[in-house]
Amino acid sequence: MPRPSQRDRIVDAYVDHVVSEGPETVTLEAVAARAGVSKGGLLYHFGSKEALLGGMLERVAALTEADIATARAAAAAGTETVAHYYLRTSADDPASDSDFFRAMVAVLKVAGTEEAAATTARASISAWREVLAEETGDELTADLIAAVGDGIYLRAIAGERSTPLTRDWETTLERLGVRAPSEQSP
Amino acid sequence: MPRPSQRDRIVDAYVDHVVSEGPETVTLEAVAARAGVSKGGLLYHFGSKEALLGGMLERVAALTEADIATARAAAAAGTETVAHYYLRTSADDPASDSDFFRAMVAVLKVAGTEEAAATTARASISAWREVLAEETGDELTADLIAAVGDGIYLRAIAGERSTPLTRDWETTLERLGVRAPSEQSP
DNA sequence: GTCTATACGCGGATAGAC
DNA sequence: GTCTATCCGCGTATAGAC
Repeated sequence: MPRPSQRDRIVDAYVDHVVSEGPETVTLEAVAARAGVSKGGLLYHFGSKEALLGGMLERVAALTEADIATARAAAAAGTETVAHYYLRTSADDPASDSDFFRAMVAVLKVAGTEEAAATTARASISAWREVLAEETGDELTADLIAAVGDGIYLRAIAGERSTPLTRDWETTLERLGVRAPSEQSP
Repeated sequence: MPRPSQRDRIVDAYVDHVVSEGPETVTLEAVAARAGVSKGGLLYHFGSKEALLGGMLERVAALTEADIATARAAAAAGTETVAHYYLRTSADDPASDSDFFRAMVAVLKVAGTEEAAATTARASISAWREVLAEETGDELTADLIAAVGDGIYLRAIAGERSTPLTRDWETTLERLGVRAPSEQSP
């Protein structure tokens, strides 16, 4: 995947619009304008609104996979646990630059309406829960960590900033019995 | 509040439609049909689509208040803690009959687009967190319990059934250090 | 209070020029 | 590959009959 193609920039604009304005106000015209092309230009790349949604879902699936791979690599290197990675990156502000977080919020906002988006969201959530369960070896702990992450996303949908719980995710993990790599025995 | 007025039945229909079909497909015609009236009939009661949304938000605010009062009463009577009440009722299936849960899911689905709905959602979330914090006396525990509830709502939006975490909410509460009233010292 | 009929604007999608 | 022009359907809202 080389640098941003026109398709990528259009998907970017779509995500941006959904996150900031909400899915109901998305029009091909608005997305096109944000991407700096005309409606016709957009429709050359994505033949329909549904195809545009598909482009975003593909991206989220890809970003999920990439993000999990990064977390696993960090865990293998002993830098930080998967749980730490998950909460740290989820704690990002919606207005920040975390591509994955933004795209995921957009997908969740659309998921209320589009079944395909709901499916992608479920897949991403499940994938993370699996990795967390694998690491902790304890289903309940994994579910709790996942729930904390879910809470962050829910608040993002509702337009709320991060809570004490997420600002202080390190304390949260301690409380749940998850230790940082440096505290673990060699 | 007497038995279902026409207004109430229209709001019911609106909530039903949003939960089952999603907010983007909501039309006055569809809601009217579901409520058993015509478009014109609906518009007599709610002068605009926005007014219809307002009706739903009022209901959620009222149900939140009532629900919290019920939980407080149960806690005062020693029947169950607020935390138990919160998780038990949140664990309900979206397809079930919990008015509050259904309405809240509808509001959250709309919250992606309508700022007013997002505000109502935040208010409801905050109110519960406050009550939980008041009971546990520990902000972190309250936040964790609230997060578990949030996770349930997020999954509801994504169309997923309840998780082990919510099926087994009693174990979850034990793990978080919240004991049932019967286990507490008199 | 509830209905039908209608005006009106907007958004998705196509055709075809450049 | 990207644009403009245009068609068409649908959804909101109003007017006014019953």
